[in-house]
Amino acid sequence: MNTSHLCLGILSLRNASGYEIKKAFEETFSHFQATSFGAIYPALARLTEQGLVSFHQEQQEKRPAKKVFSITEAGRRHFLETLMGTEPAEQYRSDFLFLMMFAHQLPIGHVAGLLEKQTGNLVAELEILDRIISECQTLTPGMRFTLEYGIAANQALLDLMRKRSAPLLKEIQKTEGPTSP
Amino acid sequence: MNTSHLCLGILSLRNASGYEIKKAFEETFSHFQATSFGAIYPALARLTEQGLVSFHQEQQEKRPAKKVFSITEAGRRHFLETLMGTEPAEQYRSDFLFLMMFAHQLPIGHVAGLLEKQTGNLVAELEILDRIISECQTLTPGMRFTLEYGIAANQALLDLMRKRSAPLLKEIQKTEGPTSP
DNA sequence: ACATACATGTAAATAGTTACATGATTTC
DNA sequence: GAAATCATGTAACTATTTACATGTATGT
Repeated sequence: MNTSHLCLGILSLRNASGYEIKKAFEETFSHFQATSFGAIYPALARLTEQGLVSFHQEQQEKRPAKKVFSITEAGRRHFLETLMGTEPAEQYRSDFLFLMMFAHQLPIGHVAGLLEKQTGNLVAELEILDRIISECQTLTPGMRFTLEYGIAANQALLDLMRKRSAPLLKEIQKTEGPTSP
Repeated sequence: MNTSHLCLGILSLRNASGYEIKKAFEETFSHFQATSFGAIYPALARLTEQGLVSFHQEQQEKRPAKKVFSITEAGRRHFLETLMGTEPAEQYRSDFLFLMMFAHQLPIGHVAGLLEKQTGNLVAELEILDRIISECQTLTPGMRFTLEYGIAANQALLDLMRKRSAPLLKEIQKTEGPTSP
């Protein structure tokens, strides 16, 4: 899945400008996909060249003109083929866990700070997901599922953080032994 | 966190060749970080230039010679500064959830297949993590924590998949309405 | 006065993946 | 006889991030 596919995905649901596509990824897609303006605008230009999307200019009062993109029939076919050929994979990269691997090399107070910050991040993420799922009535089944999925993971991790943070700090102190202050 | 930092991290724990660093990322680090030979070898060359690591050749019988790298004092200082300046962030990208967003555009049988495959992926990942945590007695507290973290997330997601897969398929069928076969 | 939202776009820099090249040894 | 493990490295390609450039309008 690259930025072109992400754009086609949004456009298969509704017409949108590049700016609105970016917003969609900050709002409803942010917990499992991300992209940036620097990737979206060139992608839309390429898709237009390839005839997979088209656009019309929309003048606005007191706002810059918009390019509103629509997916073409060819684009819809291409997107469906992409979906059919895509494996259900996931990738997870965590600087937090990398830091924890080296916790014994860090000042214990710093590790405590990291654990608190990570707990806060999980709380914040959960609040966002809970808000979306309760505020939006018109969610498609698929959309609701992605939110439940995010909530399940974040809730389990938050529970773990609350249960294991203090014991981890104690274990690290023991490992460091009597040389620690 | 880039490949150079990942290499320094391994070398802060023990001496290793490029090949052994790659293996470490396939084994104990695979659930939260990844990298490739094409990134590791150039990174080790740069780190050597910068004086953050050094190496000696080790001849082996019936095997190609190894370059065994060690972290220098400067490297250790640099790595500690990097750790201290790194925020506890996480990033998650999921093609699986992206596919679920468009489940209503796909044949229902295909969606069922995707749900099964994803469930299988979670089971496989859990088995790997369980095996490591039970087989290795000499785990550092930090390492054990990263494994518990991975297990917690994967177990929660597996539970959700088992509870919600069938209802999701039913909801999608309803959404598609009487036009579906 | 400053930040944020709206709106499009480019360019440089960074980084990483994938495939290739080479070659011995061991396992199936 | 094929595939996997050990072992290092390069090069082409792909992609993305970040910062910049430009400008209006609204909110604080």
